[in-house]
Amino acid sequence: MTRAKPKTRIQQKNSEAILDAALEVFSQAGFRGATLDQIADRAGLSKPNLLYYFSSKEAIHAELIAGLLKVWLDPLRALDSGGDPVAEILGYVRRKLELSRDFPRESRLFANEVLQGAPRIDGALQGELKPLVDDKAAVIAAWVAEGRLAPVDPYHLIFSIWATTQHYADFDVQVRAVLGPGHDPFAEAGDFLETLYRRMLAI
Amino acid sequence: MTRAKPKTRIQQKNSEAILDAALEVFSQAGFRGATLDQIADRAGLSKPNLLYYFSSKEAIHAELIAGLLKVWLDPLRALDSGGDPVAEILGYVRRKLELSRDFPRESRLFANEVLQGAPRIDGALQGELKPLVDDKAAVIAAWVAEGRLAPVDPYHLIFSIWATTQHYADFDVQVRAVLGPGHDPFAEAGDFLETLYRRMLAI
DNA sequence: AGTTTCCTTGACCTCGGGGTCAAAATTCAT
DNA sequence: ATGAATTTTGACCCCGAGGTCAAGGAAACT
Repeated sequence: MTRAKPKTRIQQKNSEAILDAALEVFSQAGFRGATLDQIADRAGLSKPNLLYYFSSKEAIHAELIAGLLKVWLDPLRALDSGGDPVAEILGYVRRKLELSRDFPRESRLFANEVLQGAPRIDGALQGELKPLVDDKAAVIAAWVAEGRLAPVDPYHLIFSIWATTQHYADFDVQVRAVLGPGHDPFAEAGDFLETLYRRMLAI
Repeated sequence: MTRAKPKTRIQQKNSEAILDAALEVFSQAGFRGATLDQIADRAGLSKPNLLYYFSSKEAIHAELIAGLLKVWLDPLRALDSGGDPVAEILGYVRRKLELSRDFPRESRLFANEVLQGAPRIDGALQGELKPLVDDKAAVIAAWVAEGRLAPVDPYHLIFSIWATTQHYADFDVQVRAVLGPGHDPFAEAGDFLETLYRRMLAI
């Protein structure tokens, strides 16, 4: 298990350094590809010292994943059934894209995990993600039924938003290789996606 | 280097078995996560026997990647500047989605690679992918200029097609977890994406 | 059949990586 | 200042994984 809440200043500081380093390494190499030595290095600690703060490699990973899910789902939670349908969905797209821009490591960590069959987060997908998506899909379906949105499958709409926004974090090197220098992928993506979903959803 | 073209029946058979097994394992575990023992097991060979056919783990991976790129880019190559703009792009979407459905392991292999910074295919991205995309982006831009497509950034249009179609292969477990049983993700995705891009691109 | 070439394997080598431990260094409380 | 608690480290253990090698078994050719 992970140790209890950090109490001392040193624990606070080192735990944070470890988690940050681990995020960097895990997101770039995947769970098996990451090594404790790399993480310890990046955190500026010796390996045994690192294991003084976290009992195992799995424990570090688990803590990262746990912290991740909350942040990751917040933008969808914020989708408000009382708001204007198109504006709400465009707002969701914008927030999700900002997340990709500001937290690409978290996005890649998640992608790595799901790509490999989600062995460590399968429970969370069923237990947290699905109910939330069901809830918001119902909201969107209601908007469609009321004629306030163009007809659309709400689940696949949400999938497409995930796909298009996370793409800019997860496939960053590819995007930049194709665009070449002198581009701001996220800024351009913001415009493009707003157009895409506006045309898709407008009545 | 990889050995020359297989000549004998046995070489043919075993090379194929190895590459198929390796595709399975690499796509599910990533390069570092995959082990030669796993691959040998799946291929029904001993590890030394496997290394009789391929000189190293890297060699197997390199051969897979090389074979992948061609298949992966073919649908985009087929985009015909002489055809009807919307139909051409919808056709590209359809072919790309079929690729995700029929070759999900290849999709995940590619995703794993790019996610981890494309260390082994950086050259191919610059040397093969970019020129092709530049070419097709120019075609799309011309269609827009002629007023035969709604105004759109061709590069980000292509990115969004990659993202939305590959999502169903790469994030398969997530898609299925959210949809629950009794769904055919790819069939539904086909309908959804056709609607999405039709509304996006129609004049 | 005999021989050459190809295929397969068991045993082995090495090293990287997760994890342990006891002792040293440091911090903290009084 | 001094003893207790916390933090840090060097040395070590062990296993899994990539890769080698020499020799045994099959095909194939004549």
